[in-house]
Amino acid sequence: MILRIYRYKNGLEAFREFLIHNGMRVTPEREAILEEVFAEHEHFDVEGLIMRLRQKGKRSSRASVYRTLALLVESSLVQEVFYKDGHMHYEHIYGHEHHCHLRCLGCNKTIAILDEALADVIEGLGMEYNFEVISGRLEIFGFCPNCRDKNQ
Amino acid sequence: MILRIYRYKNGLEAFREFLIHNGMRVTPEREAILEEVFAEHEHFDVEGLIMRLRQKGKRSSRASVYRTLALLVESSLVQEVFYKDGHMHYEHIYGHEHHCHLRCLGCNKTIAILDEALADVIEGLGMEYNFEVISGRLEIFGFCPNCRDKNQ
DNA sequence: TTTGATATTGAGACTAAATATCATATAAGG
DNA sequence: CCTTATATGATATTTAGTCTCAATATCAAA
Ligand SMILES: [Mn+2]
Ligand SMILES: [Mn+2]
Ligand SMILES: [Zn+2]
Ligand SMILES: [Zn+2]
Repeated sequence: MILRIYRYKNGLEAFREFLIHNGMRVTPEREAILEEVFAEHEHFDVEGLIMRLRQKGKRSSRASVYRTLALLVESSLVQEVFYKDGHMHYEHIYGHEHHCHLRCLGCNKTIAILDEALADVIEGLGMEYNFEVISGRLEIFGFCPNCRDKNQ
Repeated sequence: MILRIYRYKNGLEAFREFLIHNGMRVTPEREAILEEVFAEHEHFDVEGLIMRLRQKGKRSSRASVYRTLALLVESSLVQEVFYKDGHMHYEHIYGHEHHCHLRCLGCNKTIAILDEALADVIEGLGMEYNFEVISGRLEIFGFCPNCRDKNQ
């Protein structure tokens, strides 16, 4: 079962509601992980998340990080962004606009872009197919100005 | 190094050019894998690809399938679509329009959609950021009409 | 506040996707 | 043809992610 998130003011409240609504318990481990996930505003992976939790002395085992991250994805507070270097990368999305990633196939640089037109397309497709849209992600692959020149 | 694919008539020719241009060899294994990848017009994963190659008596080891698939992704004939059930899923994209996937968070059903407006957004962002666009993918997550009703 | 049913945690075992290794085979240019 | 650098395939290895289960903590109901 999944929470409609747009009623809540912040991620912690939304997550609490999601847990309770689904008969799960609010634990310090889950709250610590959530907090750390929302403290990081860039893409992150599980190893990095675990490191940051350790550094800050927050408790939670590797297993709990994986388990909680799955809940955060299920509740649409977090989304998988891309799979790279043998593991998944994530970002928190609660309260953020749909946005787009431009990735260079040459140098692997990634730019995040907010685009009005993209939001419209997503909304339009949601309407057309009668979907209740929770999140969307667009990835564009190509060559950045630099790599484009090198490649002549 | 990456090939500009739009000059070529078909995937096989484009792949040959990519290989030769990068000092690699055209082998029956690589051609068999390419052929099978382009014979499948739905999303596929590595296990399925290996099975279909075996069934058709085409040679190529598991290792070669992984290695060749990496080359096909590098040459932008194929793209990673999503990571699910513990492994990556792919689709061939050479000669196809940019398209969109609508995925239901309730029942996991995925619909592929061609959308004019999406192509425009991708092209527009390419122009704006001076990117040479090779491919793009949009994934929209939400609830399909069915699951939307069930969720009240 | 205490209790008890039940969900959660954590350490480590386990699984399987993906990669690395390396001896053998083969493409392709001379 | 040869030659040689590249590719293949069998299999060992790595490691992201999951599973297990005893110990612990939550939380609702006494
Ligand atoms: Mn943020
Ligand atoms: Mn096709
Ligand atoms: Zn670049
Ligand atoms: Zn559905």
